[in-house]
Amino acid sequence: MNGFADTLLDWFDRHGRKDLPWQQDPTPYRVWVSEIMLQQTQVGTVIPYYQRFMDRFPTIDDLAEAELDEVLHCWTGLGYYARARNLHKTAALVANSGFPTDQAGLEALPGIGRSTAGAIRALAHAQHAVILDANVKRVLARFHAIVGHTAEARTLEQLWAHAERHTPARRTAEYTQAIMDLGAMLCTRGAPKCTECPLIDECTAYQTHRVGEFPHPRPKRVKPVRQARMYVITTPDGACLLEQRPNKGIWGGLWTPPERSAATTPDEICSEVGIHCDSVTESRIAPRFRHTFTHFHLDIEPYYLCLDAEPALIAEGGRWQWYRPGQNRPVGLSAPAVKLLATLDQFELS
DNA sequence: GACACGTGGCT
DNA sequence: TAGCCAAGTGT
Repeated sequence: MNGFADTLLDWFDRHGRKDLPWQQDPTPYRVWVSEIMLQQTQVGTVIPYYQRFMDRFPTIDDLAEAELDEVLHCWTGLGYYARARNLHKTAALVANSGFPTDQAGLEALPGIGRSTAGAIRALAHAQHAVILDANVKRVLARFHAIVGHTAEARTLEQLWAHAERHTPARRTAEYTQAIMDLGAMLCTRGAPKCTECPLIDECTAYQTHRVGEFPHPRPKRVKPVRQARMYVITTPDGACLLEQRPNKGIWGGLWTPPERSAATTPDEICSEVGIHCDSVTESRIAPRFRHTFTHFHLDIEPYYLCLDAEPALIAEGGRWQWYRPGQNRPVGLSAPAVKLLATLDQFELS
C-alpha cells in the first residue's frame, strides 16, 4: 500500500496533463528529446521548439544523419546549447547499437543523467524508475519539510531516498507525470494552491504553517560581470558578418557577430577579419546589453561598423559567414544575436 | 563541491 | 524591478 502514490494517481486521473505533445505516441526517441529540452526549461517554452524539432527530425536516424549546424539552428533561442550538441552526438552513437533501456546504459550517454534516464525508463518503457526534477524536489521538500537547499549533496540524498520510496511499481509512468503536474500546477514556487492539493493532510510544511520556508533558498552569491564587445559589421545590402563560436563556452557552436574584449579596437577587428579598414566607417556605438546568467552577467557593447562596398571575402575555414535576412540564412544564429541585430535596426544605424 | 551553461516567467 | 528560479548535466 502506498498512500502517497495512490492519492497522487487519483488526483492525476481528474486533473493531470494528458495532452502534452510528447505524451502522444511516447516512443523512447520522442520522450528522450522532450526530456532533454525540458531540462531547466519550462513546458510552455519547450512546446513550439519540440514541434519544430519533431517536424524536422521525425526519427532518431533523421537526427543522426543531420548536420550539427542544423540541429543547433532548431535549438536557437532555447538555451543550454550543449544539450543540442549532446543530442546529436547521442543520436549518432546509438544509431547502430540501438537506444539503451537500462539505467546505466542511458546514463552513459552524453546529456542523460540520473533523472533524465529515470524519466525515459518510466515514461517510454513503463519501467519502475525514479525521477527527481525541480517539481519533485519542491513537492518532496515541502511534504517532508526537508532542510537545506536542493543543490546540497546531503539534501539531494534525502530527496532521492524519498522519491524512490514514493514511486510505485505499478502505473509508474502516470505517477511520474502526476508528481510533476502537482509541482507545476499546484505546488508552485510562489503562491502554491495548497487548498486544492490532495496531499494537504500529510504535508508537513502545510500542517506546520511553513510552506513558504521550503525548499530552502540557494545561498546568495555575488555574480561577476564579464565585459565584451560585439562587432556588428554590415554591408550596404544589409548583410551582417557572423563568426562561428567554439563549442565550449557561451552560445557554443552558434553564429554571432564577432565578440572580442572591450579593449579591442575597430581597426584590430577589421584587420583580423580581413576587411580593409579604409573601406569601413564607424557609424556609432550602440547601447550596452546585459545578459544575466546563473553565475555571471555578460555586458555586451555592440560596436557598429558599416562597409562602403560589399567585400568579396571572407570564409576562412568556414569560420566567417555573411548573414542576409531572408536568404542564405546562417544556422544557429543565437537569439541574443537576433535581438541585438533587431534592436540595432531600430536605431536606424548606417 | 563549485561552477558553467540560456532564456523566459514570475513577483 | 531586480532577483530568483525552472522537466539537470558535464567538468
